[in-house]
Amino acid sequence: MDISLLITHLSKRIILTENDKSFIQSELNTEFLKKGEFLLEQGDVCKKTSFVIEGCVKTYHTDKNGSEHVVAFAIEDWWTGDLASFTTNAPSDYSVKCLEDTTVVHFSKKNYEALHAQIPLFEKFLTDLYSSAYVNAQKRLVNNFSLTAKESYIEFRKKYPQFEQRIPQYLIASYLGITKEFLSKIRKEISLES
Amino acid sequence: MDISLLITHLSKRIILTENDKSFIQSELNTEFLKKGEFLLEQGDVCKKTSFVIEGCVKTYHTDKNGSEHVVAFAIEDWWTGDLASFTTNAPSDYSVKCLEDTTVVHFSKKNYEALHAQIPLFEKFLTDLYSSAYVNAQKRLVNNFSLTAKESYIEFRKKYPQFEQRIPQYLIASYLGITKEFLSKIRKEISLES
DNA sequence: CGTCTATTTGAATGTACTCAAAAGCGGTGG
DNA sequence: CCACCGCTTTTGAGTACATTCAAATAGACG
Repeated sequence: MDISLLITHLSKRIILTENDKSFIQSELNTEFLKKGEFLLEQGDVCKKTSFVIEGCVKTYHTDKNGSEHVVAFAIEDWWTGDLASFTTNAPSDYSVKCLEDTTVVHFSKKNYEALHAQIPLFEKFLTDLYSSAYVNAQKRLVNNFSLTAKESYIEFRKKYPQFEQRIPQYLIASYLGITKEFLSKIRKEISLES
Repeated sequence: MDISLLITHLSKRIILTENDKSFIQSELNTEFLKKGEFLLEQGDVCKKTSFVIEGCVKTYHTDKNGSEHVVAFAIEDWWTGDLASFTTNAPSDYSVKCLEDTTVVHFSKKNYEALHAQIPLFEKFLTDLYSSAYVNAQKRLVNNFSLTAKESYIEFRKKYPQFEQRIPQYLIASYLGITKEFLSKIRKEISLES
């Protein structure tokens, strides 16, 4: 399997020697999943974080009323999995499901240790992953408080134009925290304006 | 200044020798701030994270309409500051202001390096800080989507009973993402029930 | 073409907000 | 000791944003 996308991704963040690169290639495993399959199911411990080589997944929480709330999408060149569960070994509050046929590279704890032993800077890479995940979550929180649904949607489109085409509307609505019906009305309103 | 609260806090998370403890004592500085003073102002780079020994602070974001949105409180035995800005050196999206006279212990980048050199496990401590900050932010996000204002308030009271007494209601409302008037109505409703 | 899923539409409703005003409350100074 | 001030909380009326439910329409796929 071609993991050059991953190598490129890592190279942008930490310095890798040729030796490092072939080590990574030999150490990591890829997996192919069909649309609808799960990378993680709510209640299970997240045993690995995954880098998406191709395809698209959603991370979502099912609440006590049975409603699903999408908290993240991931496409090519993105990470997925539940970092919280992965590091603490606590059961995950989220499921990760493929929206398309998807190929990922897995990073188990063992992989991380091996990579860390070979490439000391790898620790910093992980810290940065957390850091940006945290920043993102907090920004979404504040946005949620200060923006109307329409504004949130416009921001979302600006920030993630790639998602618009390949992710069904009702899932975008869920990600934004609004109903699919209301998103439909917002879209109509926007289309009438321009 | 007595930083035993900090030592206890750290000891619960990583193993410290007596030597480590006195190193920490000598390395770190405490600061006393009056009610109303700032630990950080939005737009500035966060140069240090701070551990609260005594007192109470709020972290908040001022949006483009000039409205304030509280994202966190911190009292004794809690951390404060903007981790994102601290690690990336980007201007902070948040201000941190004292709600009471407050004493903190500062951790500058230099302090972290020194502590890391003396106590290798310290790196893990920092990663854990991020991790829990991230987990918290994500949980709040999901709660926001699935709970009504009343439910959010009840959860808040259960989770942070200490805050109820010392933090003004209108700030709790801001933290929950609702107006002070509406929180007042919710409280009335709850008091009528029981 | 029929079926299944996704999107749109409309009416009725609910949750939370805005604005304005009143009431409560702690401190300070006369 | 009371009057006044500033700040916080409460109350009420009117409104806006978003939801629910039900039904119609549109798209995708075999």
